Amino acid sequence: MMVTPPKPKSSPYARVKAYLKKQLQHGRWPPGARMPSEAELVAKFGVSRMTVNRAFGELQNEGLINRVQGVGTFAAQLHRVSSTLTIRDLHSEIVERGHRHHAVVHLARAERATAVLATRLGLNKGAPVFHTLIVHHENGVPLQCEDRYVNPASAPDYLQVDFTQTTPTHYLLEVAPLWEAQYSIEANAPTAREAKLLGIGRDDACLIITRRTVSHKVNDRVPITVARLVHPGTRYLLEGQFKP
Amino acid sequence: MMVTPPKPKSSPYARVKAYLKKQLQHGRWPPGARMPSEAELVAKFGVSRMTVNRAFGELQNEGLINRVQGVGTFAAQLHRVSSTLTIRDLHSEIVERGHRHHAVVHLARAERATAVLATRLGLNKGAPVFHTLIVHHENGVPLQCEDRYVNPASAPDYLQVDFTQTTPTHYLLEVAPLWEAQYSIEANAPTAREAKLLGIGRDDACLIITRRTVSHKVNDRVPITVARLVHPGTRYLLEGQFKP
DNA sequence: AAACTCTACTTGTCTAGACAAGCGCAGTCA
DNA sequence: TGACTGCGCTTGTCTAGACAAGTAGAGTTT
Repeated sequence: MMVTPPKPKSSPYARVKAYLKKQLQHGRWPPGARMPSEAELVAKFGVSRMTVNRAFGELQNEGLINRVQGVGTFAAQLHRVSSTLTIRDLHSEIVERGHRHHAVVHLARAERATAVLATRLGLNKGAPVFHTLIVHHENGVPLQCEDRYVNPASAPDYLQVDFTQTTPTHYLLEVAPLWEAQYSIEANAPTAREAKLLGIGRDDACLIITRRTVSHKVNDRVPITVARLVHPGTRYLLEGQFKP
Repeated sequence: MMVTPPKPKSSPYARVKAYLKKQLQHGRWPPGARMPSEAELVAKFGVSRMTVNRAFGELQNEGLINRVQGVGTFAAQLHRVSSTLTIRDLHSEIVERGHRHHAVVHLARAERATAVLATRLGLNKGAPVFHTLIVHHENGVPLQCEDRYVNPASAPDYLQVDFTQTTPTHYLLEVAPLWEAQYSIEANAPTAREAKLLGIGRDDACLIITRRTVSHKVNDRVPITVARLVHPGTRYLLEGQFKP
């Protein structure tokens, strides 16, 4: 009986792509240098042009090369360190670490929007907004203070939800299809209230993520929510990796 | 005389892709729902299957859909907020804001690697490493304290560089082709020395990025550098956006 | 010298057809 | 009942050829 070959015999376009990637890694074409044309690789690998084109296309998507119609293909500069930063639902993050998550709801009510908030949520000043203030714990230790305002138009039943069972992030993703998000990350001291809720000092550094998400309705963007997520600096870390 | 049409009459694959994206935005196929098969779209748009396949392929790359061979195409969940976080050369960042950048070199010498550092740089304990400590200013205000260790094998002439003229980031990208990077972002208090260099208090929150970059040589990965970048929390902000 | 044209080469895209691979289901057989 | 088989649908990939569009350079004309 035969053992199934470990390498599933990669497809031609994958072979061409792997070849190019390897040569790039080894510096055969330094940044800016001209790379072989599609025709040359067609001859070299004995495949059709479409196949080579696909390999090049994917490398371009990955930012490894630049292509100019009528001129040629060039090795990219790689002069940036970028990576996909994923902000996930805290509940699943904690559970995946094999830890216990529980949430304490300190506030859940309707309020009237201030001028600044109204702008951010696409509402008029004084319009009703939902406001929740929830502290999330990992194994009993406060990990995140979530101060959130929600556009009632996007989630009318928001205040009826039991947030000790479902996180706002999770609920909102269910009821309002997410289409766009902006965030900013900063380090700062917590407010007096946040310090108290998180059980830390007024001077302890916090990693603060401000996030705003937007949905799409028929011909318009509808802001869903604005959230301020405060994490004790000593208990939270954002990690990432960049690999071309 | 005719004005060139503002819309360059998008290509067929782009039209199919735009159609699918728009329908997804408007919630025609809620997350998890089955989308039309390639054959159906071929009939609907009167294009070849390769064309539809390309449109689907790009949408899959963008994470908007999931495809399963033998089964079909499904709208993705969009249950994550992710974005490309780009860490750039501080000098160009400041100059692009129209501001003045200058650097003060507080330290630039060879040292012997400690055990921890040696591991991170792929060296033996006690091997020589280059160490620089530079404070970057924007319009005269300290913005970043850059504490950096460099693998001499990757940049032998590192200590000869005039870092008041070139940033280490920029120089290293020139001499060592970057291939991979890891980073972590945290909020924390500065060390006593950092607080002094940045002109802030010992208790002021700082955004700290720890970065490690790796290059590729013939058949091996070669660590280039490990850097600790400390920013006063009140003067620095990481921003990003997610859009499918 | 400057402006123009022509040509060779490059990438961008599309087509029609083909085969492979994976899955679900209906039907069949033990 | 339970295991197997084959059919039909789906996506994954490749091919050979075609035309379009953009660029650089050589050669020509003014």
